[in-house]
Amino acid sequence: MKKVTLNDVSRAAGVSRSTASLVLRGNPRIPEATSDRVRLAMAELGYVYNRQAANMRRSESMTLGLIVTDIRNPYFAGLTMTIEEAAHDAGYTLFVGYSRDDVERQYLQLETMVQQQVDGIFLLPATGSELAPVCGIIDRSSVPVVQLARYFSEELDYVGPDNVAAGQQLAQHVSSLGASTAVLVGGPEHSSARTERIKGLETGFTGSGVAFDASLSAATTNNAAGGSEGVARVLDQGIWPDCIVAYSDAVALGIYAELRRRNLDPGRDVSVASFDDIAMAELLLPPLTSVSTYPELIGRRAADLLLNRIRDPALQPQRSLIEPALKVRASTAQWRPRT
Amino acid sequence: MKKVTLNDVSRAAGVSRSTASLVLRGNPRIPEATSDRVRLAMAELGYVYNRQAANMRRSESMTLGLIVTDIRNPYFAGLTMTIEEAAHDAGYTLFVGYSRDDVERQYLQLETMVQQQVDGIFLLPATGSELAPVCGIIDRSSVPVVQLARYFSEELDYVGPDNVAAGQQLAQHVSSLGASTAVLVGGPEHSSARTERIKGLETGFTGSGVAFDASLSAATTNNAAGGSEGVARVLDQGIWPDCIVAYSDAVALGIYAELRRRNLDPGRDVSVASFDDIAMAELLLPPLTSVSTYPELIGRRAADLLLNRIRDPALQPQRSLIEPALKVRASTAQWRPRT
DNA sequence: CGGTATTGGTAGACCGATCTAATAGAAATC
DNA sequence: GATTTCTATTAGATCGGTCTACCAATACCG
Repeated sequence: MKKVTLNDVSRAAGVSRSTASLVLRGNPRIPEATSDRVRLAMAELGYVYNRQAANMRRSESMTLGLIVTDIRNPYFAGLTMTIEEAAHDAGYTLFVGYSRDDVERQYLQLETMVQQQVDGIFLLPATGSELAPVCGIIDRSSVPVVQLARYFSEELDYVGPDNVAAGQQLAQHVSSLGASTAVLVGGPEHSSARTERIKGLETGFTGSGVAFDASLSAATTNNAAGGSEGVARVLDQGIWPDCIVAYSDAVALGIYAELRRRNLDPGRDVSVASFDDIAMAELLLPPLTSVSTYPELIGRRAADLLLNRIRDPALQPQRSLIEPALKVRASTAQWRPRT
Repeated sequence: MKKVTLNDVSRAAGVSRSTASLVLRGNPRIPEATSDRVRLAMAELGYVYNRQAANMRRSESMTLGLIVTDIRNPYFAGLTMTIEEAAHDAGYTLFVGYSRDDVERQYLQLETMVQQQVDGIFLLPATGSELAPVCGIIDRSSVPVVQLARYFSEELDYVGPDNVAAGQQLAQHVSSLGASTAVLVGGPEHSSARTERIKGLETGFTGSGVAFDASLSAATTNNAAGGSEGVARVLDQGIWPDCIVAYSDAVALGIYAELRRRNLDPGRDVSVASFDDIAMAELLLPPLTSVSTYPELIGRRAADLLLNRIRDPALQPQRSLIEPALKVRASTAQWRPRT
């Protein structure tokens, strides 16, 4: 039951290991008669190619790493699947780690991936990454890294939605409803994505007649529990906005639930709008107005970027922003100002 | 900018490579004075451990593989995260592949993982795996495999929900509502999970007064689109059941949407019940009755099983079933027989 | 004081591929 | 017939660790 190696194959086929290796890689210098004999021996012995051994000599491992916070958020699930597909299509196998938005975990995952000699890493940084010794391990190994959806370093590539534009689009739509107050609920406090979305909302609301005060917004974890908690915190302060802007659709789900617990009807008593536009948004009741940030495009673009950088590590760090698109649905359409 | 190796470290510390290697692994035979010197050299040179190289001699790679169909289904997302956590906690790094329920893709992913020398594989088999040459690659490399949630081979470990019991629980609940007809919608036609759930429903409905005909059920992909399509197919045949049993919560989402498109009110005009009990089920309107199949338990159990088998490959193949639990919610509670 | 244990360390084979440089023999050229 | 070119193949070094076997020096023992 021992492992079959190239040596065993070559011996069985009556050639040298070098020749067997050449056959393996389809070298045209080997005539068919010989390569057929080798391939037959492989099949008969049940040979399995050992990539790790090959990697020792070649300088690439044909593996990539992906670290995201939590795929129970469908937005990150979609992003993850796109990246896996791109990696697979390019012949890479993908290591995946879920940081759960914990920098300590993220650090350990980065480190083991680097030790496994990955050729590149997709990183959706945990909040607080800028403070942690994340960079240390990255530039000690000089592995190419592309930041996804959030960023903490200007020296690394970044691909994400144009959050500022997304915020502006949402603000414009909300003000066109005739709302007079809006508040942001949810999202990790110090992430670049949240800061940018706030900035977009602020510029979008400026001069629109809608009162929007970012300091009233409630930062939370990026999931339904966060949404419930965040909206509770806002309402319990006695703030009753015309429109609640959720940090993400995952958060909006929790907002819907908490509003209902308080006998408020989202879309009638208060508008709700959000970011991401996951598939679920359309299926909710009422369907949720959301700015699509196209995780498939982000993933695809990130993969292109990383593969390019692997080919040419000297490339300048790039920032690539994906244009968002507002999807208006009933969660804002049905709402009418209270009289 | 060349890579720093143990050789470089040992030279800088004035010891042999063997000694440096012993320090790396915390061998107690090396006195502190020496190991401190070595560790200092590592830090100064920016040494990064190369696991691939180490794996060549040791017989384990400290990597595991996970192949699932699609994590946009929150049930699989939860399962995936649990397994990643277990792998991480045990010191393993995880390769992940999404088969998209395509045996061809699944086969390629299995093969590259095996070539990467994974120590074990978690496999949520794509439908049709029994027909494909999946086993070939698995037993050629004799890598331990645990099947998740579905199975196609009796010779491999399996961990999943007790689908028969789940079906029975659901059937009993539905018949207690006073419904007189029920139909199953969705799910991949030939998967073991679907067959078992049908079996559970059939035995549960037997003698209960509820007419349930498995041959009327509509098999579809396991997602919202499948649910919409499946329920449309059923209703368009002129079948109007009192209760629709969805293959999974993901499917139920599409069923809700399609019913509404037809001006039917789920939970009033027709009961809906389902399997899985994802977090979303509770947040829907109406909240969805569902049988919880505890992905966290399945993942944890599967991880224990795989790690045990890696330690002792001679173990008999195991089947481990997780006890389900019915969560009754408004999607069945409000329903009253039409008069 | 001779002999045995113990401590601290090392040389060199080894894992399974790739890759360079070389070689034997056949074919082509002069 | 001698030289060159080409084709098919191979020996052996190499990647970066681990592991076995062994050695030298000191400590311990009766």
